[in-house]
Amino acid sequence: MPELPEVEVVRRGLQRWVSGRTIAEVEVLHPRAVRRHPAGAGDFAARLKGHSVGIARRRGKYLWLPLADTDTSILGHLGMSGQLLVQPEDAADEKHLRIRIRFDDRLGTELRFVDQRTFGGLSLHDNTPEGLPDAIAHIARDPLDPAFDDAAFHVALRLRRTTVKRALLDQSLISGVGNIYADEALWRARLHFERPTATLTRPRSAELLSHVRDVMNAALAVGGTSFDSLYVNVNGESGYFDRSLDAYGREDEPCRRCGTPMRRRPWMNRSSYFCPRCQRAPRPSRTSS
DNA sequence: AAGCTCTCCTGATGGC
DNA sequence: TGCCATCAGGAGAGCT
Repeated sequence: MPELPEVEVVRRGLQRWVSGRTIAEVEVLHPRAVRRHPAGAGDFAARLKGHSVGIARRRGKYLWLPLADTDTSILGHLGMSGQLLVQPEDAADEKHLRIRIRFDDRLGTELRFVDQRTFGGLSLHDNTPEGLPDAIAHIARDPLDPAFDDAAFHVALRLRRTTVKRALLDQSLISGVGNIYADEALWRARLHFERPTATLTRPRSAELLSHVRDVMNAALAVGGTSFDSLYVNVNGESGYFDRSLDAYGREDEPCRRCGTPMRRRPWMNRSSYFCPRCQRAPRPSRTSS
């Protein structure tokens, strides 16, 4: 379940182990892993070959590698279970290996996209004038982006007719937040997930935003320590669940603030975890006259 | 037309 | 033991 901090760790690993290398060969082992590349696996492989990889970049949960001498980038999303691994060329294939990228150097390693559930994938896209793959032009800046506009975020929240957790997960409003960090930030902010965004005051939304940043930075501080090894990232096995979570997955366990048993509610085909005492449900809103 | 629901996928887990 | 249902959930298609 990679969210922004996990993807950032992967980005750093790609920058460390892949950027600057020239692609020699691409092997697509599962077509679904390149489904966002409309021209198909053959085209994807052919267009990568012979180009060197530029600076690894990220926005929210997306990351991309510009291809030198082109105005295109390899765009990646890890989905639910995706991993980008730098492995020795002679290492056995992973069970869910989907894409293999070999390089023309003698470093002896290759880049592998491994993904059990195939919600993630790689694709090649033209860059916008801003240097962003055009396929993610609709993705908002993330809260760790220095250019993220806090004031505009508050205004957007006030204009929306939705609830606060939906807004946090809306990647066109704020990117990089997934189900886990949404619950964590809401718990820290003492906000119920169904709180209407239009009722948030400016101080309240500023507080929420700072909790989102705090929880992401805390995760990054932990996850960021493992990138300086050969593998880029092993999500789920690199301490992801060792991270201390205050809300997510803690049903029936005592709230770390007040001791009240935490609750879980089915929500949008997933779950919301919250403290029924610290995070009071909003009053049912009257439908306006 | 903004907001919401559905769907894609595989493996672990639990009930009977 | 085996089989089926449930759950995990990011994001875009498609609906209202």
